[in-house]
Amino acid sequence: MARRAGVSIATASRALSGRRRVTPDVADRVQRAAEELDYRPNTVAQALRGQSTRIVGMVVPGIGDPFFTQIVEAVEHDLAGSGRELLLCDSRHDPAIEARRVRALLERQVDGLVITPCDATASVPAVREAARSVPTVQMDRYVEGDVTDWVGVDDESGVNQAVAHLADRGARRVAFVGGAPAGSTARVRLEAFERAVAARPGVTVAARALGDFSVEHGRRAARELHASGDLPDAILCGNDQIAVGLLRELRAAGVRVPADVSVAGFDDIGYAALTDPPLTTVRQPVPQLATEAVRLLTAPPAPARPPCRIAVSPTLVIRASTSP
Amino acid sequence: MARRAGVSIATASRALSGRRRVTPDVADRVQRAAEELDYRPNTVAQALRGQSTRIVGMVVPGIGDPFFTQIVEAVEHDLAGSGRELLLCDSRHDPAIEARRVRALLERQVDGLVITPCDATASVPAVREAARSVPTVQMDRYVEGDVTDWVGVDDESGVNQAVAHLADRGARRVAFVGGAPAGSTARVRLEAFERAVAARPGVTVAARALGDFSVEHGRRAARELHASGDLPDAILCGNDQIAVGLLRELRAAGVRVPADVSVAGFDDIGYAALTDPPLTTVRQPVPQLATEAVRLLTAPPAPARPPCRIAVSPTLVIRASTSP
DNA sequence: TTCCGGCGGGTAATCGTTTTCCCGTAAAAC
DNA sequence: GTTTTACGGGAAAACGATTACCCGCCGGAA
Repeated sequence: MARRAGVSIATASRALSGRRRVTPDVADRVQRAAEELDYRPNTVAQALRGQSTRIVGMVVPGIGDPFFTQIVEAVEHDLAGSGRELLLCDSRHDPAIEARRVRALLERQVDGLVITPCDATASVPAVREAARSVPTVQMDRYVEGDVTDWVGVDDESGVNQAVAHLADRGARRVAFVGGAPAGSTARVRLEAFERAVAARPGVTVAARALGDFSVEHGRRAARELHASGDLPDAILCGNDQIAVGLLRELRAAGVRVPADVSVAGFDDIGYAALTDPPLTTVRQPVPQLATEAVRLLTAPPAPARPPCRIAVSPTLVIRASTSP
Repeated sequence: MARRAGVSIATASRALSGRRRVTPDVADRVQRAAEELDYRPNTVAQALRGQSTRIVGMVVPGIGDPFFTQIVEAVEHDLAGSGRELLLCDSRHDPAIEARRVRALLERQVDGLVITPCDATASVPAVREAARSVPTVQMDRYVEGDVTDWVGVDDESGVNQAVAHLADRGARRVAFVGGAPAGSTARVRLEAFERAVAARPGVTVAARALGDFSVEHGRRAARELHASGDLPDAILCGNDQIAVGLLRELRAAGVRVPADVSVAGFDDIGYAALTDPPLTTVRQPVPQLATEAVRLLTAPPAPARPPCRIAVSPTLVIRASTSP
């Protein structure tokens, strides 16, 4: 290509990148030659030379989970705006797989890593290793210790809003159906729930059912709750997947929502508005979370800056699954 | 690292890769040195030298669509099994964005490309360009002309099964709510619907509502159908998203499913089993599709082999949204 | 006329691997 | 005892870009 333009390789590079002035004549010739030959710079070579791949790695516990899907979508979109691409990995809720995927991404020299660690303790080594070599931000969940920046939602606030709402609507006995506290969000939401209930005289914890953040867990919990013959006034779910499964099974059992029991979820996945009745839930501002994460990835000027935690406030979306 | 092991760089490389024999002694020393220094081969350099990045690009119209999510998940999983990673892009249903993303992936020297082209005609240039430089397979949708391999479901068969089922259950007047025929699946499913109905004496097309593959389109169609005051016996939807929206709106309008009208979908996204009533739908064998796609990506031995089309058969999953 | 500065262009080093080619040695063949 | 053969190891070229460094030319100033 440079030869075709009749200049040296160096000059061609400069003409295209514009990182040094060239005569208009040369610029023109190079431009034309590039177009004629349909020249495309080899980004691999650029990466090797420039020590920057413009690729960001991302590891989530499950691509299939609608909440993570939303996050992936938002991050991908923000990244595309700055000419970067997303290398996506699924850890399948397994810290061992997660560690392998992180390692693979690091070997690929990603410029940054966004990770939702599946386990608050077992994921520590992987996250730490990542943080040692590239800008890393944890999203949604985080591991123990101040290892990296984190961006997520203020779970305490979200759960509080939900519990307050349920109590306002007259609920006295409230159950919690959430995730097993291996992941940080599961634990934090459970603790926030306990505190929120304890802070309200007259409100008590009717039951706790801890499993994974899945539809299936919601269904199981609903069956158990129903079988116990002693339904609570309201049920707060650890996320919407659980709530969706729970609603489904309650309806199948003939339980009326919200007349017999109110149900609230967490996340506000797209489907929450489509359940029957539509689900009251705590909405995570996903686009904002993604934007913050991408910003943190790009902007760590002070290398030894202490890790920061950005907790944006969620908002309660009141629909028909909680009694008026 | 080689110096630490007391051998040349070449020997170290050979010892680690095992692509040529080395003495056990040397192998040992290199191994140890690598571990002590925590050596990680730089995959960028490997890619530059070996002309293979072990990265596969993927472009889908919308990451958020549950069906594409399933596909992405399955492809990612299959890829991970062979040490490759997935560079994921969202074209946002826009051929212009799609073209840019494809170009970006090609510049990154991806080893292969999986694409669900958003438009059967407008996406042609992008797909063709991709096919010129890397193994490319179209998934689900395809563009006009025999440009690349394709793997997807046998839409004709799926629609036929659905129509046959509806007719068997007594439906005479059947409506179709699908996607606008810019994408190939939308068109093919519509045509298959027309043929299937025409092939059955006594069965007629009650209405056609074409829009996009979204929940919102389903809702709109339901409102229109209901407003017309003349509901068909059954409604076949172009995909499950549409069906989900439609079901929701029908219920809101007090229409009973399947007593007043039967509804069937296409894809069998996870949520189809959770609607009320659970949705009868045509199931796409997503894992199988993904596996085929990855196989095609890897195994094109004859370079000038004519493009192949792999249409796997879907199966009808009968749930409660169609009358018994 | 001479010197100097600036500017535009070229040469070559560099990024970190893999692989080709060559060389020396030791074992095998005669 | 000599010649081949095989094999393990090293030097260096390549992959395709960016960039540090150098050099020649031209204009202006002394």
